[in-house]
Amino acid sequence: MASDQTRTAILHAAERLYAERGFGDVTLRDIVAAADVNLAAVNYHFGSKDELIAELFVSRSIATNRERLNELKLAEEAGGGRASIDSILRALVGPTLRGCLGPERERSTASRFMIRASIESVPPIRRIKNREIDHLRKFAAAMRRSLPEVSEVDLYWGLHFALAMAHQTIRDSERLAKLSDGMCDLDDVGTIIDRIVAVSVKALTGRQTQTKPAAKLVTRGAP
Amino acid sequence: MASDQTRTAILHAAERLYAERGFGDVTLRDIVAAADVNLAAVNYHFGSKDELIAELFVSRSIATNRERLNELKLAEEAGGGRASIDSILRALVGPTLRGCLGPERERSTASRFMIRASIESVPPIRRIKNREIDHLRKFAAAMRRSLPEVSEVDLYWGLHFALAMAHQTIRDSERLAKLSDGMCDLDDVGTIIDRIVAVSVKALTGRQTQTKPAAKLVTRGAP
DNA sequence: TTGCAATTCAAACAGTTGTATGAAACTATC
DNA sequence: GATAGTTTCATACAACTGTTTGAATTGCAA
Repeated sequence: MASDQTRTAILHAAERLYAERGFGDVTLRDIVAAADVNLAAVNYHFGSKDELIAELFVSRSIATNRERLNELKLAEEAGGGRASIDSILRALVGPTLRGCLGPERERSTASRFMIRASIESVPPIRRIKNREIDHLRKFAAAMRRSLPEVSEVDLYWGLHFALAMAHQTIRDSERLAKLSDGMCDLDDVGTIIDRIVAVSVKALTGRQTQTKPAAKLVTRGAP
Repeated sequence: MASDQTRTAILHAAERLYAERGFGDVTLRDIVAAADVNLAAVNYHFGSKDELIAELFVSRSIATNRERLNELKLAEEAGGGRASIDSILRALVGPTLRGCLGPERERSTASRFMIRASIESVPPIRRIKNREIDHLRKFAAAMRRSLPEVSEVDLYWGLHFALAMAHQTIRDSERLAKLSDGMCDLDDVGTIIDRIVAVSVKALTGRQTQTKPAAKLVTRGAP
């Protein structure tokens, strides 16, 4: 195993280049040049280009999923096993949005990479996303406990719509900014999350949420 | 001009192959083989591969946009210059959804192509989509007329969310079907449109204040 | 040191890609 | 039927792709 200097150098360089230029325009030769390692190192350490991309995406998305589940757990504990629909949806879309949006210049390479992964759809990433269903089922289950009076079909549609709004906001933030002539503030992630959660709750319950959780547990950029 | 047999044969074959296998896996050689024309014909008739893709996408999306604007016009005429928000949103998302969803086996090549174009994001198509903003502005304007009491920011977010739900439903219908174990009927386009419109209307006309308490159905910006 | 495995390296490999070329075949006009 | 313009064709091009190879180098244990 020695030092995985080479390995991590490749990972870092690849993440940065993919974030900057997208998957279509970056070749292995670009990556190894940026990482200052030999061309064969990629296949030696990762097996193939696709496995490199997969590793980048997997490691980031399990981090997000962990955050999601952690928030969900906290919400369910706080509600005595039955979290509020508000907090469930917040746990669902919050981590992703906080991880990808926010002031342009503050965005990490990782977040820019994840935005790319949302926009361009490349086979290895698509394969991983398809396995995300089991993860979503946990949220569907929590929602069912939270809103037993809502039909399952409506629940799934609500979940789907919440993800849709979050996802599209990440993917197409630029268009919204242009369309609104800058009026829609895409740097204010907290408010965006509030909006998406509010709309989703309305969609699910037919009425507005009374409770807006006072203080947030997690914020981007630790204290 | 002779007969544009060759031209249209290329267009048809390309649309079909892209619809079936996606943009990443189809080469010019695949296309000309399917169209039974010479390799050089693509560059002769279209200039380049990207221009071929662009032409396919443009012709389909101006058709959709025309439908949208037509529905919008009808709605505004019916409302005496001020269409209901319901009908505006329906004009926005209806044509796209009807064009892309519905029973699998009934889907035309064109609709499958447009689904691909939603999922995979390839440069020539992205460029065209970026020019779609002017088209959306017409809907934003209609919405403003329809809901003068709603702030512009909220209007843009509502428009954005409506598109988000429509778009994601097209893109990820398979995941929703799997997640809901088939309970969400993605063949019933009419109901899907109803759902999306209903949620969007609720998002737009419900109370908009998340931070301020107790304002009745009131304007959130200056009157 | 010796031996052995892990790692790095330059170079080549084996395809594939979109595009360009120049001659041939066609079409319509005079 | 000759001519000019359009369209087709086989072929070559030039570049780029991810991957493999086998030899060098390194690091570490005995």
